[in-house]
Amino acid sequence: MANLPILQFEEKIVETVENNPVVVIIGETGSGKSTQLSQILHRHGYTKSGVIAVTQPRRVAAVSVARRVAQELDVNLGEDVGYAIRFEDRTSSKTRIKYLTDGVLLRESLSNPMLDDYSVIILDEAHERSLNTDILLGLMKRLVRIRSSNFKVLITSATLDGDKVSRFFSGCPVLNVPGKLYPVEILYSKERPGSYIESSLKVAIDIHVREPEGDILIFMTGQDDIEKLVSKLEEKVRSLAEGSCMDAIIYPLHGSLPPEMQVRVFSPPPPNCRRFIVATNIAETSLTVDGVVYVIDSGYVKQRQYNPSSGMYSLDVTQISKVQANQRAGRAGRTRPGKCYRLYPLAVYRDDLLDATIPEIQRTSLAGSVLYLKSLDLPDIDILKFDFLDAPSSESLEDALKQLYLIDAIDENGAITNIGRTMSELPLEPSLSRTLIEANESGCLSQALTVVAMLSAETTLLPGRSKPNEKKRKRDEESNLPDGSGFGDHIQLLQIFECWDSKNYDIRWCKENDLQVRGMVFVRDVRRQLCQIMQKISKDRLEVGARGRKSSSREEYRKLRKALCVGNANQVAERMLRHNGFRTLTFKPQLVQVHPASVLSTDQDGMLPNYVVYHELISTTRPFMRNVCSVEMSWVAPIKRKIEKLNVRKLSGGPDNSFKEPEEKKSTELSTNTNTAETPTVSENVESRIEAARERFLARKGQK
DNA sequence: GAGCACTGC
Repeated sequence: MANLPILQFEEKIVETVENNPVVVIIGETGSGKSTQLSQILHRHGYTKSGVIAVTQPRRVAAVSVARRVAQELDVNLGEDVGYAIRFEDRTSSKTRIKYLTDGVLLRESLSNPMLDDYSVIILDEAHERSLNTDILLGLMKRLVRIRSSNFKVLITSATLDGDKVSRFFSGCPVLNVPGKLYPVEILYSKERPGSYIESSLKVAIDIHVREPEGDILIFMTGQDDIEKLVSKLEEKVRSLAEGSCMDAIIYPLHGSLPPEMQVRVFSPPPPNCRRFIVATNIAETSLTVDGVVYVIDSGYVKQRQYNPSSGMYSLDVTQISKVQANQRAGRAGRTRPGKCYRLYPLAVYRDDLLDATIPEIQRTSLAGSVLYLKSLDLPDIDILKFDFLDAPSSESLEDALKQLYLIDAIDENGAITNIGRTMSELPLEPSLSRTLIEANESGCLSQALTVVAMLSAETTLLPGRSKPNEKKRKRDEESNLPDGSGFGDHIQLLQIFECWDSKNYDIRWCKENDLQVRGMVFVRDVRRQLCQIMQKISKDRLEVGARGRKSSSREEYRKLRKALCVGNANQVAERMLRHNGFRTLTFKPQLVQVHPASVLSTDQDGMLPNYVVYHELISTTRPFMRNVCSVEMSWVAPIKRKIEKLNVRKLSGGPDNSFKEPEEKKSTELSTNTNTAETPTVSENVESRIEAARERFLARKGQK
């Protein structure tokens, strides 16, 4: 600890913080910023007037850093130093330094918008630009303006982005704190490989044969490529003459791997053995593997992207940014000098890669965030002109308003409704919180709580993809799991949880049925949390227990499906005449299909129901609706009427300050804020940047 | 007949 680079800057940091409300700290890996900044300010009296909060984008980081700081200060965790993450608050009235996820701080800010318990707020890892961090950045900008001058904000950022953050905070100072990384030699390919699997294979084997000991970390885009490369590596390593080089052991590493497989990379390798770790992005920030000396960087990443005009997500392989490339390279220099092999030329790095990754706020549906901001009731802030470091497109904001209107969270003028206020209390996507409120009214809250909790954990429930034939066998014959009684996936999720409940939450039952234990336990935790919040919101005592009940009846399924229809009024589709394709009703009508993994069944004529609601639209090989529930025409009719009436301009605050028609705005110049004119331009720039990068990528793909 | 990168309240 004593030789952490940041400590040499202690005086400088304190002096700068003393004289400025906001300071940007550029701290490279190993600088000790996460553990030391809070302690430095603590030593200089900043905890006398309040608590120092340090936000982290990830739960594990919040916990482990807090634990470390408690150790260094020799105090009990949860007393002077504590942490708060979802489901777990380890702080007390004694706590002076508090680590928390950015999501938790946003929740706190709902009940205490001034955040006046805190004398200092440190947004750590802000360069990762998580959705929550971006919203916090905007809120902080406002807070430093309206809170007294002894409130301090520190933001840690990456080298390439520091000036931008500083400009955002009216030119606040930027401090550079060097890291403690060893030098990493960067080696570029002469050209882009035709296949980066083959190219990675060749480079990895070359390293293994020629270079001194040290583990190799290879960045790939997804599970498929990882599995292919792992088996090729195994084959190649076996074929090397025995004794010609050291032993090798090869690990895949990605998110859908069960936890016990993930932690294998943390146990030390056998002696005289080189490890190959073939990983997704998970090894870029979330997991740090010790012993890595060589990094192979394909230059690509798989990214989820939202299209606000179609309401559809897609998962695309895209080029990484310079920040990401540098982060990947840094993974080679943690224990001693290393090497990073970039499978692309220097010119590509220099000219093609964006400086920073497109922030999440420009890649995701904003319904939840817009509702959150509306519920804060900031008197001085118009949501559509909210000051973001990178503004989302006006199209994306309009999409959010449209969705919120259809589920009654805002009225036709864009003002938040009582329903919307209640919704914002719930830590859920808007369509799910709307479903809960409706279910509470119609007497199926217990069932809705279960479905909503299952949906929030859905991706972690099923284990990694099994072999195709094995899967088929399981699905068709062997699976003892309920089938949704024909109504679709939501009902199936309900039935699965009710089954587990009737087995007294026996973990063996999960294993027998191929359900991830961790996922199911998470569902239980979410459900419990949601119950508590609903109890608090509702004046009456609620019937919410899942235990000790018989499984739900058909009448209850019907009530639940109706509640789901109200909650998913922004996600309804109508079946086409004479075939089983559907047309979406909320967005530009598009032809979509029920995802093949759905359990929704057809009638005796082989036809699917006329109307469905879906949880998500995802475009893979084709556009699909994932998690589908059959609904009735009479429930959809009022939604259709509402869609027809919809006036987006009115939703965005009336024609006077609509950003869609700048001419109209000029005539009402008093209400025109300089921001309005700029916002669409800024986002268009970003969009055209994405578009250009995409075209370049596609062109290259076509070439090979 | 398809497949899911990674987080978080």
